[in-house]
Amino acid sequence: MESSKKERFYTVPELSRELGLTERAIRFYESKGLLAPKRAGNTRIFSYKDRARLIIIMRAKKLGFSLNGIKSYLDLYDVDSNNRKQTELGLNAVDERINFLEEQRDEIKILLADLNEIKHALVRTLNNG
Amino acid sequence: MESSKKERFYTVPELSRELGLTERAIRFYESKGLLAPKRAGNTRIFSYKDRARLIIIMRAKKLGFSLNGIKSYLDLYDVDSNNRKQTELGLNAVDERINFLEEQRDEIKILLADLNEIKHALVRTLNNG
DNA sequence: TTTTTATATTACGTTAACGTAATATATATT
DNA sequence: AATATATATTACGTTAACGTAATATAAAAA
Repeated sequence: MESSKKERFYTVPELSRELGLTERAIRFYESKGLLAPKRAGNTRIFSYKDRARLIIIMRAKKLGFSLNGIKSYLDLYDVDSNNRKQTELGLNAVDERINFLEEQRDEIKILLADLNEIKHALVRTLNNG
Repeated sequence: MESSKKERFYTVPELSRELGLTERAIRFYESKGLLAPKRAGNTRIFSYKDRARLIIIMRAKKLGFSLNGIKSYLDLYDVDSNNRKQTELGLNAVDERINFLEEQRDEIKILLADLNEIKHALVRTLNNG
């Protein structure tokens, strides 16, 4: 069932420039099993889906996930072909991940509140100086 | 102007047990300049404020900040005695930090939306199996 | 065909954030 | 005084996530 939309392909240096990470990093992610691009001879060929995975990796990294954590997170995206048992496992993993993110969200709220207090204090200091 | 409220003090192993981090970690944070407890002979004596700093460290670590980042973040809390110039610098730092956290908050929203989609897909799969 | 240029493959180095003994020192207990 | 217990101080080890050459290989250009 090959989709009929024309697929674009990407090479390592291309993605490096476009997404702002080093070639080394991209190949490293592959070596850790987070990506599995096809090859044309030696050269790695990234599909649009591969590129999407890379972007997810970057986003998750920004949130402080480890590469191992991201790897299992990415596996949640490949559920189409899974059987029931794996589906149940995936559901648990998803719930855990959701809980973690919600906790983070709440922590951020607290820190932001702190910072806004500090900010107002500083502004008052400036106005009184 | 010593506050009249009775101050409690804490030792490294106490905080270790209470907060759930290792003694090594606490001493390590001190060695990196994130904490500066008093001493009674050799023994470190943590004030309530020191303890509060530790909690902030833990919270920020959970959000993926580096110890160096947390250090400068903690310095924002010690603004009372600063002069104007430092106040202005502090204000910039606070704003940067706020922006970063707001970005993170938005990324979390995206990931949470993703995950909820995945979750619903999984639930549907389970119901149809 | 020789030379570039692009991509890839070892492989050793680096930084952060501790872990893990092993050893020292000081206070408390017997 | 001798032993036990609590805290601290080196100091070497470890894992993650790449950085940084140095070298190889293949396709493209001269």
